[in-house]
Amino acid sequence: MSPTPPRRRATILDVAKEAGVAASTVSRSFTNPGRVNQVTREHVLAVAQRLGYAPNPMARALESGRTDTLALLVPDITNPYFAGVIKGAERAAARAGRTLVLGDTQESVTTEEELVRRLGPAVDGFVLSASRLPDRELQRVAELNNLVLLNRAIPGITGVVADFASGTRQIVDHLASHGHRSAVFLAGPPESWSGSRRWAGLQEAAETAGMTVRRVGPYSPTLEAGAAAADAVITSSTTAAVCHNDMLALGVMRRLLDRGVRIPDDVSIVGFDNIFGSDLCTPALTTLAEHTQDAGERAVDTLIHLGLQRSRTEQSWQLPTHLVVRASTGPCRIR
Amino acid sequence: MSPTPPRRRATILDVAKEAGVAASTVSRSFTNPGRVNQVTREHVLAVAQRLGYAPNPMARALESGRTDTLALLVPDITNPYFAGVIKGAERAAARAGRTLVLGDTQESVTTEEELVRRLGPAVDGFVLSASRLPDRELQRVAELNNLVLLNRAIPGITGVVADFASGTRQIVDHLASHGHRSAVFLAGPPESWSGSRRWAGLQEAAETAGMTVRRVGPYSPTLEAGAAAADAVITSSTTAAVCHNDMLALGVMRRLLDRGVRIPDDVSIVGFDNIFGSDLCTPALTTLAEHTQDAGERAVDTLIHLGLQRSRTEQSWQLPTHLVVRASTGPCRIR
DNA sequence: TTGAAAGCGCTAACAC
DNA sequence: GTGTTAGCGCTTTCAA
Repeated sequence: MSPTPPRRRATILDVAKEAGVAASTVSRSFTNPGRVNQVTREHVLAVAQRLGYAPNPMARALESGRTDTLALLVPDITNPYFAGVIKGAERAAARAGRTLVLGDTQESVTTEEELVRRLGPAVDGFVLSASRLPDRELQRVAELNNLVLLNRAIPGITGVVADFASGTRQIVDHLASHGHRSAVFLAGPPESWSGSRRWAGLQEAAETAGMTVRRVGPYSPTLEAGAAAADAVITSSTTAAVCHNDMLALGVMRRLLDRGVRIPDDVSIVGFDNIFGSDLCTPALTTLAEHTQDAGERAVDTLIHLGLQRSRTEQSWQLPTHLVVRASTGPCRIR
Repeated sequence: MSPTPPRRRATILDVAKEAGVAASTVSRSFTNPGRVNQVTREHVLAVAQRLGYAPNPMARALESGRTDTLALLVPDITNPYFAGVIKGAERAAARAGRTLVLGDTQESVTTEEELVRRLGPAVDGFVLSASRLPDRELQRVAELNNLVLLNRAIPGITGVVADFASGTRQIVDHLASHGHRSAVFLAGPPESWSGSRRWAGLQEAAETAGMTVRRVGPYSPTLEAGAAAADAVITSSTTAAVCHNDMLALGVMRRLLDRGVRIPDDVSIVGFDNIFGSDLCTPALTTLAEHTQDAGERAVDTLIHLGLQRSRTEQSWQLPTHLVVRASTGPCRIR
């Protein structure tokens, strides 16, 4: 058997001819039901149905400039952290009758630029989650597109961010309450806005609590990078490590365990993100949770709103965070 | 501050006027570098760059029918199983200079249909992974689009499937070697092609090995559904449970442990997919791994190939599977 | 209420 | 090597 290539799709003209009306009438039947005779409309729709006709979104967009499609770009779609963001964004998009396309920038600035450039004319706007693009570049993107940033704050650009100030305070309070006097921060990629907020918050909270924090790294936010980071923890002779994210934390824990370090007896571990798997591991990971679904929803809602109004006002949001305390943190026992 | 709405994008005419050439020359500079003077081309490209011009894919597609964009649809983008598929598909798409958009069908037939309908004219083809659509519907989709199926076999439609016959044999052999005489299969959604292949393979392999297998369910392929499934395992008084997928298996293990059942001492657990997290949990999960990255790559490569040839020949692929033996399976101790 | 015609941004003949 | 022209499928004035 040899399948044939896709056959030609029915166009508006096919329907018009078949229905014995003009193309514009077919068009109106779909987009402007009020402005066409009820009977005509039903006939047209029936013919369209029979011919399997659906308006070509590309052609429609060419004229109207609108595609009813939104793009959500994430640095690494395989990182479970983004699962919540995606789910939330999808829900909001569906509710508003928009199609959501997802793009994976693969932690690469060039891939992100490329995707924005290629998708730009084909979508009504972007949600850029944890964008790696420099501020300047984002400004340019915002000039050409509707744009909402997730966990990134740039003056003049709408954003939805997690409250890391409060979150890091929760972490520090938690550790301090267990008697820890110092901690290391295992840093992630330097371009990460979240990472810089986390480190800033940690420093400030630590000062308030009378704890000392030191930063090492940067490390890639992956399981694999955990080994190197874990070894740094061991040499640091600290009693607590706060990791850039859960992926790194999971990798750190595995390595520490392999090397005979007990968690949390010898060292407490904290992560960020509360990803799938963070409560599956042993010991279960203490981690700062964001409301990722809410964030995704809020971002898409805001984006749609942006597209609807002509003069845009910047309206940014901060979402709460909360510390999920599990078994990877405990009382300080000076080593 | 109030950001202005996106300003008008530069068109090919803007570039043409600014560069003092015709639109077609600009077009050729981008798509047909050989057929334009080197100097002219460089000048045009420079002007385009300065104006921030990029060809509008919608307009281009309207003419040529090609968008250089491919769509990959998965039932649940948050299921870590699909991470590998996505990565592989992305790699292949990038290599071929195509843009890949991802769609999440949310395990819903209507969402899947809707996405196919809306994205259809905007992409050069689809990879449908673990599609929930009935055969008939897929036939229709294949008439209108280039289409490659992942883990679904339909005569006349190109597909890439995992070798579940071999995989289930490996599972059964593994269990039998540990002295297990019977097992339950905790089934997933009835529409799941993979699920039906797994069950069929299990039955056949069990017969050969002289084991008995029983099927219970269906269960939703989620962590949450694990509780109900686990309880079924307990009443079944069997020594081994093979779960529809790892998500379900993880949920089952958690519940079993909660109820004081020891794994693998009292009951051995096997999953499918080898997802992220399956080696993080305690005990680590024995599971059948597919080569998901290869599958994603192969699917996209095949899809691109489909688009290039006029008369399509069906060329389907079967990819190997291998059992990853971890701590959740062990010797049978009759309860 | 409907039709005719222009045009969205681009590419592909076809000329020159 | 480069310009001119005619659409791709659709929406949207403008007339009728």
